[in-house]
Amino acid sequence: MSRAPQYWLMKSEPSAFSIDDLQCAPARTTCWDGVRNYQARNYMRAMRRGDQVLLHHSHADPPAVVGVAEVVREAYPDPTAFDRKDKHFDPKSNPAKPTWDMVEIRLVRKFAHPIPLDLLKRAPGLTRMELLRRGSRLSVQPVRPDEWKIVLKLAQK
DNA sequence: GCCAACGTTGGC
DNA sequence: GCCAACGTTGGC
Repeated sequence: MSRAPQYWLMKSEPSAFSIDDLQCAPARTTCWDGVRNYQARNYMRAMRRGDQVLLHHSHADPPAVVGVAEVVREAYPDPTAFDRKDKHFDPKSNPAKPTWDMVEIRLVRKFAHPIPLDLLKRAPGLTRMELLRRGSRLSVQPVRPDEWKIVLKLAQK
């Protein structure tokens, strides 16, 4: 018996990787490499197949939640940590005992209308949302079920 | 482009 | 173990 799906949010800068890139990817699937923050990594390790993920565009105009993806592969070592040429190369990470993991996600749907950050800020019930916390920079974060429901409802308008 | 908030690093 | 310096994130 598998547990109920959990909810998450992942950020990307669309100039680096956008929801359109995901839509064009083979099987609309991508590995989420390059995360180099311990808390974000730990959240990825807690993800299970079937968990649902909000996709957020940061450094965008406007910053917005743009769609939904689904976890299709659970955490495994991120090879870019060992690639000297990679922007996220980590010389301290040991391939025999990898520090950094990634997951694979598949696009579920792209919202017809992205939900801009300022709309989220004004929505009742989202004040505790990690994304909206002042100074929050976590690129992978949990979303509460009630928050998930509210956000998806906003996407329908 | 600015800058506040945050995480990490390293000297002590 | 403290904390200043530094690099990064991300809204504005």
